[in-house]
Amino acid sequence: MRTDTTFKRAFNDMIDIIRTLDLGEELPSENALRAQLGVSRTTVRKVLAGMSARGIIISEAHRRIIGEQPQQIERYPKEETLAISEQVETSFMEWMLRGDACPGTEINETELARKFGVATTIVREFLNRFQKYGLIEKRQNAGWVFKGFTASFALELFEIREMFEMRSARLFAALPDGSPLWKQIQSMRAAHLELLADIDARFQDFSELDSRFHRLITAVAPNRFIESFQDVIAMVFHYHYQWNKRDERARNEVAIGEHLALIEAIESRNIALIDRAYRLHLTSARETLLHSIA
Amino acid sequence: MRTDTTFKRAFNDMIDIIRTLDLGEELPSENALRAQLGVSRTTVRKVLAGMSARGIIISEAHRRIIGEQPQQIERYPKEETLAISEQVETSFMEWMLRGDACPGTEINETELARKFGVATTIVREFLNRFQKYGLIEKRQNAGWVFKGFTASFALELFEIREMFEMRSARLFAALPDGSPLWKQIQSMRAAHLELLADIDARFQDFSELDSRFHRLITAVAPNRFIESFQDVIAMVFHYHYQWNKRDERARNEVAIGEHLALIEAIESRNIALIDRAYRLHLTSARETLLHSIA
DNA sequence: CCCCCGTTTTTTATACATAAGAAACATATG
DNA sequence: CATATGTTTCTTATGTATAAAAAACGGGGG
Repeated sequence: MRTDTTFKRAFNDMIDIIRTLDLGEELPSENALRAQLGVSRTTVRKVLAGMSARGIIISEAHRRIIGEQPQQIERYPKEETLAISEQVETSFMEWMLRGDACPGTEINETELARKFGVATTIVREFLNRFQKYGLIEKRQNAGWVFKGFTASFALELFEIREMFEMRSARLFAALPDGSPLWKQIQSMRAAHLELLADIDARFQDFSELDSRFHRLITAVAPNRFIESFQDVIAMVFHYHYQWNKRDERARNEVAIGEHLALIEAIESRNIALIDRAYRLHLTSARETLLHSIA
Repeated sequence: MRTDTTFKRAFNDMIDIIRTLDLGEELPSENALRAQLGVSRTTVRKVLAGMSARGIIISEAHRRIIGEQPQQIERYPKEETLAISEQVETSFMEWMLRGDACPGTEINETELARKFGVATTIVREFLNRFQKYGLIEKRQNAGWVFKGFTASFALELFEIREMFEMRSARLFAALPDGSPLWKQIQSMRAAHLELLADIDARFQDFSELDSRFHRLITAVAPNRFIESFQDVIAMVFHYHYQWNKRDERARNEVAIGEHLALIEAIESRNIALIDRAYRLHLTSARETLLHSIA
């Protein structure tokens, strides 16, 4: 009943590992592979068995060598490497953002399960986890209500975001010179400049960089509640902008500029400057989001 | 498979409703009862049937009258009126706070299900919901880790709490004179004074009043994320203090005093005063919590 | 037409089942 | 004896089943 997505993902990853090895070379131990692939040894063995069956690996007594490079062999398609629970997340987001749902819509576990082609248990579990994003609400002994990806959602989100990020940025400025975070800020600036230089081709990479940037600022004084809130932000941006490509390139270019200004402000350690730069950035991010909702 | 806790709770509640009626009096319509009991008509009918079977209600064609007062009849015991998911919550909290779990303990769904005598599904669902409290963390394809009810948990909690509550209190002070919230603040003061007058007997009622007070402050400018965070606070105080009765009376008495000072500060609309009173209250609450953790 | 009640249909809460995956244990090999 | 592999056991992810509860439907009576 459980799907073998873990295996398939590991299989695909293993192909990449093998590509770095030469023909006839001996493979690392099962345990080493386990660590590299981030799965259990049970799964590693299954992958090895699969590769042996295809002649990619030749298993002799107590050693395994590369038999042939996995050129032709197809990787498992991406979809098959996603756990059902992850697929449900995507399906749900699509359902939500495609506009099938307006504020107040009742969410029916059974119906969603049917629509997505999965078991109700999974939908239920997903909804329970998804609740923390503040977009749905449960009613006792009845289904859920979709509260809508509305302007007030965006405003409430940004109100919290401002509190949290201002707090972190200020703490950042107060960091001692020796802190390793200063180095990280510098490489963050480098990453931004790099992306900016190649913005036409890589503008879609910004979303991930954005998340990393804000997480770095927050890392100055870890707080599990703030970190958890960043998941909310990441979710919103990740999915929302997947369905709103309008002006994506320009929008990201502007944001990169704002980030760079912020980095400079933080490095200056001037609280007033930091506040100004942050407010500017958050205001513009908020306006962009609001604009795309309306 | 599903338990009939909804029915039993409704049955108990119905007893209270009947107590307010006279012998021979006609009962409200099913629909009216449905609204009063907060359940579906299906459940109302089940309750009515149960009462008829016991002679409490006499059902004639198209009307039902009280046959006898439900004196002797036993209410269903409290435990049987709690949904399994609610029981699991209690069991888990007990497991956690009794000290069976130290920071880093691995949580095993199967084992918990066995220990609590429920299905794994339920435990899983509970853990997924419980995750938002920041006390547990999931690891891919493996169980959960209990992060511990530690000092850093308390500190992180209070850091957020301070941000959120200061924000609300300030907004409160800026409220126009006509706002109905001013009235509510006044009755809140009255409730505090009442409790204070009878503190020896009713000190345990403070926990609920505390939660109501802080939610009222927050209500000034609703924000779903702040409201959701108050669930975290409520959980912490509700359960933690259930296992830490030390100085409960004195502690609550102090807190009431601080609340009253806060109310006064808010009514004065003097930001500096409000800040001072709030910081005082939160500091003392934090110290109390930290003290009881150590 | 609106509310009331009887009936039927749908959905949720909970239990249970099982393949995939993780972890623990055992054995072998250098 | 330490590390690698083979084997067994336990746990998680996901599907299915079903009683309880909710919701929808339908016919009367005021």
